Amino acid sequence: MRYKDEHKIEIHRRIVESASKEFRTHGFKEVGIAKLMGALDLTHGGFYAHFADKEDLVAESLALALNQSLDAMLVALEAGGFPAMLDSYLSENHRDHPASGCPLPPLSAEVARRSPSTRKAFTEKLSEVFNAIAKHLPETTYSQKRGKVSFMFAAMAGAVSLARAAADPSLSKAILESTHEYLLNLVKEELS
Amino acid sequence: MRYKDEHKIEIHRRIVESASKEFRTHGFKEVGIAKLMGALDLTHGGFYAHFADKEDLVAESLALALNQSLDAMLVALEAGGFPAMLDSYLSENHRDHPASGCPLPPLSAEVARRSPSTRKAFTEKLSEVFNAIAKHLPETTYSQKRGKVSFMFAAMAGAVSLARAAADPSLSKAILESTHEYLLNLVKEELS
DNA sequence: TGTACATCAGTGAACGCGCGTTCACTGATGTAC
DNA sequence: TGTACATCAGTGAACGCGCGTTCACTGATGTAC
Repeated sequence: MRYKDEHKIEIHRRIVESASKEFRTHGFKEVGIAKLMGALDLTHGGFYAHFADKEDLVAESLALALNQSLDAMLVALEAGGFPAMLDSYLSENHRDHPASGCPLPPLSAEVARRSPSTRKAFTEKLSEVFNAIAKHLPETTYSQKRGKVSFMFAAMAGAVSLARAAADPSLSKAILESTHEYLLNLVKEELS
Repeated sequence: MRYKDEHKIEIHRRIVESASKEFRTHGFKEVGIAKLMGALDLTHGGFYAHFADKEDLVAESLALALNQSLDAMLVALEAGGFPAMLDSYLSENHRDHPASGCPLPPLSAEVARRSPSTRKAFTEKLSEVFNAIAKHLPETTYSQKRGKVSFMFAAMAGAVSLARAAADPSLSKAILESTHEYLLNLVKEELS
């Protein structure tokens, strides 16, 4: 064998990690394979030793981003419950750093237009994320928990997406803050 | 004069109308000028008699889409108040027909990455939409109305975007339904 | 009513560019002796 | 320890393609006479 197995796995991992950040920042279409490989000091041809095609990378990058985002949310949840998670997700810091943020605000619209296999992989991972967060809710039934989580994610992802689009800083901040306020009320009600 | 003024205005209008639908369905990057003009039985070169560049068309198409979407919401509001508006916005019909729907779910993430002038035009129009809907709310202060509208739009746009991305029909429907339920409670509370 | 003319919306070839993907190859590395 | 060899991750030229934009032109139309 030429290289250790670890070597190929490590390069593969670095491509996915870099792509995941670039996709979240610029969208799938705007990020080319040559640029992506170049950033890792590799050439574009080598890409196909690691992935069947670009769609393959898109699916893996989405899964990584969802995993990273879930980890960040669980850390916040365990440190300070839902208020801490909302603080973090609906922060100006999250709005201003899409590369390390949740993939839902920048990419969910594009996911809707991609291949069935990518959408399927995305959907399964999203469902896992919903379940993991749902576990921390006080509602009694699984269905209630899932319903509340679905709503919270829709509102959080929508707020960050709109806040990024808004050119007026005060409008952008107002969208984050009002979403924060309403969702905070929602999670506080249940604790009383 | 070769043609009546009306003629040019009418062609311009048809380009924007067609582009607005195509952009909402496929995104800005995926829709090319040649295809767009071809659909109207025109050739790509003529595009530049109507617009300075593609960005110009993007900005006009967004404004049209926001106006159309606002009109639809106001019609629903006047017919059946907020419950009717939520029914319409969070329907499977809206999810399945982006071309004639609100531009926020499919395009807000892309708007965030476009030129400052496009973002500025978008933001001003969005603010008008917020104000127009805010007028129908029972809250007492302008600030309260704007806050609530911001939250509702974040949740509605996020829900439709996630519902479109989800490949699993039951998850997709659940996202729309739970968002509908929570927002309905929100607007009903205020009426009592 | 009929004709000559000026206008300019629309045409289509051409431009440079970046894209995803293929493929014959190369050469750094781990292994065998 | 030193050398020959096999492997295959990575290279880079080439492919066909679609993109946004430019520009010399054309020809249908409204206007002037």
